[in-house]
Amino acid sequence: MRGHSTGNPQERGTSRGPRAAERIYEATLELLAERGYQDLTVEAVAERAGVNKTTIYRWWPSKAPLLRSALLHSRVLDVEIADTGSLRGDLVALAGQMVRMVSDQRTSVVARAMLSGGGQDELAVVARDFFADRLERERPLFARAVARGELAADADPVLLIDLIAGAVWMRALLRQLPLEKGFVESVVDAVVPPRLQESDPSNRSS
Amino acid sequence: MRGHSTGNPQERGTSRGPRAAERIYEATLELLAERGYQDLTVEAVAERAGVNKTTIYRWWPSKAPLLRSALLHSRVLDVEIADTGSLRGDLVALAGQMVRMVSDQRTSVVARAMLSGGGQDELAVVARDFFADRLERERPLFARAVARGELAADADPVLLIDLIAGAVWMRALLRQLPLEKGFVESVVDAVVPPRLQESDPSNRSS
Amino acid sequence: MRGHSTGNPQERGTSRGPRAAERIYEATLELLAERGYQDLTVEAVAERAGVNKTTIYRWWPSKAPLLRSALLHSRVLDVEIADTGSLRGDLVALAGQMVRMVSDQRTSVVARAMLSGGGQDELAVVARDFFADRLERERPLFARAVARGELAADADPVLLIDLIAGAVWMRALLRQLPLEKGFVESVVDAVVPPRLQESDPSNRSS
Amino acid sequence: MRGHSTGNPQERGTSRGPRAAERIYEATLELLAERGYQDLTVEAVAERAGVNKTTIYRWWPSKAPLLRSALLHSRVLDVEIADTGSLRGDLVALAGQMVRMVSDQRTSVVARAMLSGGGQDELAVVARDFFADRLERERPLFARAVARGELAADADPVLLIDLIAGAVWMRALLRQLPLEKGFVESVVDAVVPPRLQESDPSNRSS
DNA sequence: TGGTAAACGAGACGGTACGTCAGGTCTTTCA
DNA sequence: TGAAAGACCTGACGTACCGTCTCGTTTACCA
Repeated sequence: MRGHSTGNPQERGTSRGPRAAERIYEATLELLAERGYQDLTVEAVAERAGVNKTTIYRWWPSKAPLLRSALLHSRVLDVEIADTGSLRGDLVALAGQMVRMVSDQRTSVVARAMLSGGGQDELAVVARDFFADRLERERPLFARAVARGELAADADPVLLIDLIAGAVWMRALLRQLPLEKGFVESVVDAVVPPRLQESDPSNRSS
Repeated sequence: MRGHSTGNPQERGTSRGPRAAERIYEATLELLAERGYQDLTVEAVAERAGVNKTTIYRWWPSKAPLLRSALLHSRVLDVEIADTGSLRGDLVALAGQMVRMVSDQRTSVVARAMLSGGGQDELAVVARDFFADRLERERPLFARAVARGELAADADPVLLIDLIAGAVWMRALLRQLPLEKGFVESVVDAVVPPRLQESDPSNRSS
Repeated sequence: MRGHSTGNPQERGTSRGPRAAERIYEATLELLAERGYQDLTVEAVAERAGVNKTTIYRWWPSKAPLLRSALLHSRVLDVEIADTGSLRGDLVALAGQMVRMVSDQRTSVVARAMLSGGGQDELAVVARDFFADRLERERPLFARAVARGELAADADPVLLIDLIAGAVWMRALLRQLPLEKGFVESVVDAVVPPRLQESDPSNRSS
Repeated sequence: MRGHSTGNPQERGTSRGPRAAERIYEATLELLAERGYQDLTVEAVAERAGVNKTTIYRWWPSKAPLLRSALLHSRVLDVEIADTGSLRGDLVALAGQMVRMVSDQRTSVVARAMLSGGGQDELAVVARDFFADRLERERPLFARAVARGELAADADPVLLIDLIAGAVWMRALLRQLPLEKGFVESVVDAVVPPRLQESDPSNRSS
């Protein structure tokens, strides 16, 4: 009766990481926040986690995968898609979340980190997966909008998302301008013109 | 007096750079193209330029300013704004240029480099200045559009640019997706809806 | 047969070593031959023997005792003392054996290994025991010589052995010179001058 | 008139070693004495010398050459050949020196070190050179003995030295026996029989 | 024949040192 | 005398073995 256990795959010796994984993840994210990705070193993570350097190298080949694991494990990148009842409302909520991501100290560091290497090194995988995952969670939003008649059935959700997200990232991280109040609404309105939203109010009840 | 000669501001005996500046710039850009920004090292630049490391450090405090100089000196980032006679045409041309920048081997490396550090380190200055400079060159485009009545006088050009550029960068560098044919037009049409452009020609005269 | 007596001590159920002892010894000696003592690692021995590292550490505290066991188990260091009928002949045979030991690939590595640490570390025990054991086997040779009148009764056999062996080791391992033909005879003649051997044949019968 | 200097080749920027060479040599020999060759680490040398590890690696590829330099620079291995007026006296003095070398704490460590690796690794060069150099310094001793008629002109000095030195090293380092009083004389007498020394006293005056 | 104790395999771990690379600084040389 | 060269310190890299430990799994004796 040893091995049947409860069914939780994590439970037995799945050995999916070092024993001190938790502490290592914490240390990684702390140091990322303190120093940025470039100055994040495996050595420092090991020391802060109270773990030997070799232990980290045993499980992750370099700092990018390590950070990737830490990010996946923590939930800082988790996305929540609100359902406000209207396309505009959903998009404003979405854009607001993006703004928060590039503004909040804890997540902006991660966002900047994902830019590091510009999609070239291993961290790029994190970025790509993150955006892909996000996209999947966002699709229902558009499906709802189509169902409500707020959006043409052949509209390209990815394009809309990229326009919105791109504008946010562009301004905050590349132009390095503050994101003023009203910015979110401007962006959404530019992409989904208000007149389209209002043209058929009856759709909302359907 | 070494530089003798004409009126090129670089050439004056103002000691604005090391004697081997040219070779250093070349080496810098070559290595950037070969290795990317992260793996661009002052050490390697010095060696390829046939110059001692200290010579570089005397003139530039770190690799970011060095790259900045190299980029300014070369003309890879120069922008040309076309005048096609219509807002849509101008924007398509503009977006096409952006696509080329993130696609072409020589410039995409630079684009990725500008993302490095996510606007945190010294290279951010390059990015910020680049986008600011670009913006100034692009403003006349919008002025013309306003004059032609294709755009409301209070429209925000920065927003339009950010939407377009953001979408391009987003897709190419963060999502790491290929930019298909027609993408440029889709982007522009999403931001400046065709129906607005065509639906009411009389607007132009107003 | 060295161990005289009946039951091979190894064979009793006294659990004097791991089950895979044989393979471990082989691996040890192979690796010693390939890499020398310094670069002989427990890790490599374990791998080649197809045994877990801990199995080795369970039985031997470190690599020196391991090597010691391996050497004792193999017979590479076994000595055979010839009886040629004359002191000179016996010594020449003896010296020849020493020369072979420091020359032959398989044993010279062992000889070098015994020098490692210069009598300081645990391997020194091997060396000391080896030479002590050798000496005991050599003593009869001198007893015979004394009986034959070739050697004064109070002559010091250890000194003679050390002179001969020392010269061989000195030249081969420290001076790193080749041992030419005739070297053995020169050494023996220097220690047991021929004139003493031949000048008074009547001594033999006395 | 800066550079012409006195003619000492060491004096100018011959750059034959790091600036802190002196301290590095000291640290090396100290640590050798404290820990033995095996446990001598470049890391520790660097730390004790107050020098960075890389500085050492810049000048010496590994610890063996480093130790070699340190030994050459210090004079611990210097040999002095006495002239006592007789072959026996000279050899006794010589053997005494050897005994001192393998006995004295400061030099015995070096002697043991030279055995390390058994003439296989780079330290072997130290040993070989040391013995070769010694030999050259010892040759006059034999020349004098030949001139005095104490030694046949065709006698092999190397053999005599190897017999004496070998016996000393053998007993002290391999057999690990104490060198009792009288040992030196026994060794010399065994190699250069007293009767030969005394047979023709008149030679001495010639 | 079935229980049990020794031996074993698997593999993670903290640790020391390795030898290397690059970042910057400081000192010396030289034109 | 100021630019260049070169030596230097610092910090981190990623790797190899070390010797230890825990935890299940054989193996083999023997009861």
